Amino acid sequence: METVAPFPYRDPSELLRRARLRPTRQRLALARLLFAGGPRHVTAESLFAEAQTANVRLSLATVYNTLHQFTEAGLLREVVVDSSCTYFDTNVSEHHHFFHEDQGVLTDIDGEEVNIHALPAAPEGTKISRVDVIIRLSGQK
Amino acid sequence: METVAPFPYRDPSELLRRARLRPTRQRLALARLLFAGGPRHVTAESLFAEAQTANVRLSLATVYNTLHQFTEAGLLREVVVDSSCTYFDTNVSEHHHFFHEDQGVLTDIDGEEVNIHALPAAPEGTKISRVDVIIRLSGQK
DNA sequence: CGTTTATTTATAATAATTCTAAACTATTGA
DNA sequence: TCAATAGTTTAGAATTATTATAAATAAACG
Repeated sequence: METVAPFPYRDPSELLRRARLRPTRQRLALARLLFAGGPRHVTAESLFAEAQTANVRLSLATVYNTLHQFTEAGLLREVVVDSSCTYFDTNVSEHHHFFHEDQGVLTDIDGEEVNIHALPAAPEGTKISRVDVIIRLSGQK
Repeated sequence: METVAPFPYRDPSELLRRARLRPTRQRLALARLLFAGGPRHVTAESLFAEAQTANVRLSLATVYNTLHQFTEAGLLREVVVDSSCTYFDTNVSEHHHFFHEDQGVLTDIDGEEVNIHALPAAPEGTKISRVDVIIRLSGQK
């Protein structure tokens, strides 16, 4: 599968073509919502609500399907911070996160701002697929 | 609430007394399973299964209640690595984790083995409640 | 003891997510 | 251009981890 980066912003149909996904009305609309502004974080529910507000008619199941397909295509990345729901990040470049626990909101930390100095070797027979750093915050944003 | 550290191993009833939790049969049995050996990681389901094997009669709801009470008392810490289920770690001292994605297994990384060199300041009005580093691994353990 | 208060439990409820299978739509190539 | 094919969407049911409820039980305390 060809690598596709969602930023800088490209035409949604070009994005979908590169990801080998048919440019359906629903996927085009979601790609626009996700990638037209700056990088952002969504949950299935938040994106679904946003689509409804924007008068995009689609089902919640399609939002789930699309988020997963986009993730597989490298357009999104999943961020695990909270066992009660799944977050997706449109910023797929290497970086880490602040998680505002009181609000359930994620924000990006610049790649250079976290510097892991010493990293242990992966155990025999395994390889590192990713390193996630989550800085959990309490208090107002 | 008095701070209670589960290691080195203490008598379960002492642990519970310090945590201001009544020493019921169920809590004593779970404390024994959790803290009698070395540090470990469990899920509610895994601990429930283990209790059944050990012929401890209790309900799954009690396992959930107890895990949360122990976490509040500082005997356990929750580790968020997988949106499909919640892990609890009996090691409450500062350290980070390997997550073996293929097996769904957590292992500890020694505190000194990860060195975060530069940490960004907490945004205005917030404070850092915790920094989690998860090294995700693929392949056999 | 007996009373109060905390705990346990079976069961129902919840909530996020996935599944199913029928209806629909984009693609392909004659 | 159009029919056939293959991929997509969807409503609704199913699943799964977890939490809530409220009645029964057990610990604490005088």
